[in-house]
Amino acid sequence: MEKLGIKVEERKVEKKKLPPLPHAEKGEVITRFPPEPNGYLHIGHAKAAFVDYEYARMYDGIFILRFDDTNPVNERKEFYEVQKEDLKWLGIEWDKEYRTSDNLPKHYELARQLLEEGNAYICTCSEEEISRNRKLMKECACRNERNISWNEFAKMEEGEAVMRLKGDMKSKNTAMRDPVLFRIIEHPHPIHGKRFRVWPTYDFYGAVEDSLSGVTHPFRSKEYELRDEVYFYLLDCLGLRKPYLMEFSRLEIKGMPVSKRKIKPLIENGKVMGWDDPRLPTLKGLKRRGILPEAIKEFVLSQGISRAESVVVFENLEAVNRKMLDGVARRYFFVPEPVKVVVENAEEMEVMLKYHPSIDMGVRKIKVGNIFFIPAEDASKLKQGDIFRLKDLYNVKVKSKNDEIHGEFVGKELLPGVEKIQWVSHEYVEVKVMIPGLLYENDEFNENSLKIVEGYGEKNIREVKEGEIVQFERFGFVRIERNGITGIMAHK
RNA sequence: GCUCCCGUGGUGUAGUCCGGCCAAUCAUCUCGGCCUCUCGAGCCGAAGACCCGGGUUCAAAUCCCGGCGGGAGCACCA
Repeated sequence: MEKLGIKVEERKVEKKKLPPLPHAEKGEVITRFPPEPNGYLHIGHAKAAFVDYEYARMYDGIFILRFDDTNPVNERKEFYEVQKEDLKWLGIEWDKEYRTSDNLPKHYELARQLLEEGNAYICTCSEEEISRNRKLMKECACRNERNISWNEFAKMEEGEAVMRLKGDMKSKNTAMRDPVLFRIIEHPHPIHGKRFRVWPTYDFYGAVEDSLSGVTHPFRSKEYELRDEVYFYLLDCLGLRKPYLMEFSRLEIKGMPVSKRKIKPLIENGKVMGWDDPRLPTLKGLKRRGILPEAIKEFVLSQGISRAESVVVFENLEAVNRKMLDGVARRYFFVPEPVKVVVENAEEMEVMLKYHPSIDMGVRKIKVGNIFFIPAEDASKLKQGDIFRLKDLYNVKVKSKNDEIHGEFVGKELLPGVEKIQWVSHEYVEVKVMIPGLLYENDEFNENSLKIVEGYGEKNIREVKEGEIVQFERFGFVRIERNGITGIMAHK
């Protein structure tokens, strides 16, 4: 027993967990995911949303979905719904939902307070002047001499004035040099129409909303780091509660653009098919490619919440996805670049093949005669006299080979060391498979990132539901679209 | 340029706050072997890391200083 050196160990597959949250008590944690309703969600949003969601669940807390819709020129009505659908697809459920724009009256109230208490001022300098003075660390006359009230400000024209925090123009942190808190935007809002024209900036509503909504642990990505000081200073001025702010690095994937800023031009220039292009890390794109929401969850949470920036390879997501898919995907035969095989002494029959090698998912029927097709790649390796096996069927000996292969039936029993090749019979359907690759190779746009493989699939592929993910044996996992005519390869 | 953040195997990550239990976790990748009528999955095993240099300490991945490298910000966008 022991001398065989066999150790019997309990192997617990512990679910990957996020590290404990600092200053967190069970039942007391409130988190929030605050997208701007201006586009489709991508895997970077998924990371933020899952971190927020998971921590709320881990501590029996509350998870809020908040739409940061305070720039009317950016927001579009459809995206409120689209983003919610994306979140639902991920399996994320939120306890509360609201729009930041609904709280503008409260924001105005706080703005007046800041003004009255001398913590902010209306500035009529031009954008260039503001920028210049920040560089020179110089205070302007608006801050010290003039004294425009909120009411006057509210009547001014777009671009004429902004409300600024009295920070510290001498601060080493440029974000503290009197950041703009409110500006006038003359543009209808998708929800409120023309009701408001003075809109808060991120520095203002981000801090204020987190505080007022009771959020205890707000997360944001690292590029906001320098604004932390503004965040806390502002809340101090307003006498509001300060949440425990945390930042993590943005998710980066090698060869894939993970940001709206980079994805949008690709779509506009026709470099990709749209927001749901399977080469894109948008949730719509990943879904179309056959990536499961659970896989996205495991993957993004495995990235953790550290500030260390890193570039992950997509294969890591594929690995997670593949393992999840393996147990649920039905198997079919697909023959890329088919080569005809004519088999002598072939029996005409109907065979039953299992949908899954080890899990009982039932069987499918295939009619076979003496005509088959096998992949060109496998055919090219065959020589006259070789024996190969039509997988799950029988063995064939190559009698002659040119454009097609002529062979003969040489038995049903499994022979050791014989190649098993997937095949289709004379009853096949034409199938195209899109194979998404990386959009960038060594920082260069890859014009050939989408390959298309044409081939024959077994007729049963027609029965596959739109959107189902199956495995084409010895080929890869493929999500089926358009009644079996097209597939999109997720990965091997 | 200035300011801030970051630096653990090929890749990602845990550990860093509160130095010792870290001769460093987990996953992926790679390489062997087993299993299997898939090139998938599963199982077993191997290889592989604390950016560099000083300092503090009985003891440093962990604290301090310097260097190097990477990233971000310097918007009336978030």
